[in-house]
Amino acid sequence: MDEYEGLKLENQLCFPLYACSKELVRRYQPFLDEVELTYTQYIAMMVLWQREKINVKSLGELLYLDSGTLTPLLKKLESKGYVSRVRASEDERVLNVALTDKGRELKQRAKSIPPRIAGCLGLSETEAKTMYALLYKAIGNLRAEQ
Amino acid sequence: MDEYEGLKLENQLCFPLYACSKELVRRYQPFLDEVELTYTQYIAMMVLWQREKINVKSLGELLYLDSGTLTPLLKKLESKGYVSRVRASEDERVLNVALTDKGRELKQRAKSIPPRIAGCLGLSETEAKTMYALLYKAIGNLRAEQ
DNA sequence: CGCAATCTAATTGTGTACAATTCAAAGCGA
DNA sequence: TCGCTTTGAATTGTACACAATTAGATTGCG
Repeated sequence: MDEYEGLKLENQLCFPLYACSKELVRRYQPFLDEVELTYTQYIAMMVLWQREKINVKSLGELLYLDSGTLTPLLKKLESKGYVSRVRASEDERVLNVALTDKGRELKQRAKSIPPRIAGCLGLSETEAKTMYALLYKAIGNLRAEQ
Repeated sequence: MDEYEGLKLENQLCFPLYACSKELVRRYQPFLDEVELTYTQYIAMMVLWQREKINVKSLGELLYLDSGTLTPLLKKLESKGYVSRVRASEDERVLNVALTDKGRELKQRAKSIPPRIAGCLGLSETEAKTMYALLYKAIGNLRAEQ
């Protein structure tokens, strides 16, 4: 147990977290290609499929993404015809993003993705629930202390 | 329980994984700024601190990164003077990356990072171990089925 | 009212990520 | 040995991520 033990890759929790996240996103890609979305575009669409309309700030809070990421991404979704981007008349600083009919249709085609992905992680129901709880606990702590 | 249940953000395991990974990397940044490394550069240096020398292919296998990511990253580490990049004489296709004295010094300054990060996740020893095991199990499964 | 402080997006710049392609070196079979 | 295949990096192109800054709109306070 030397003084550099903490600097070994295998003693880090961050590295497998980072690696697992990337690998899973990579696994999504073939399925997402079918609906011509990237992973980030997909999670943005997921929010809209549930809420129909949201402003950029709220979307960023939900996805933990900032405007530097969302602005170009939403412009791309708009150019594909899946969302509209309209300034709020009550407050011109706010940009509302809303689902279009074409974006709503996409939901139909996307609904087969989650069940097909589910098996890739190879975790039992219990393990998945445990992981889920730990991840949200960690996210809460990471954000709580600023 | 409608047919779109799977498309809700809160029913995904991928999203908290993705979010937690990003948030934790973000938490590293202030500490990594002290040694002027990005997170990806840091994990590459961690490998070198343990192994002194490695070729690009092996490094990519360890970190789950490809040459498109590693080539510019290693050039940057070379320009900072932390590593050398030399073609293997036995096989000119292979590029060996080795730690320089300056890179070795950096290990001293970096060793305080892991303990300072440790608390951010706010998980108990047991929870961290559970998460660690589940993550490596998932990574194994994600890669096993190609 | 007037204007400074605040708020929300957009922009800019740097650094990943990765698929696909390219290119040179090495291995290999007829 | 000559071509063919394979291999390992590098390159190219697209798409995030995020810090820092900018720009415009709104709010609030004196």
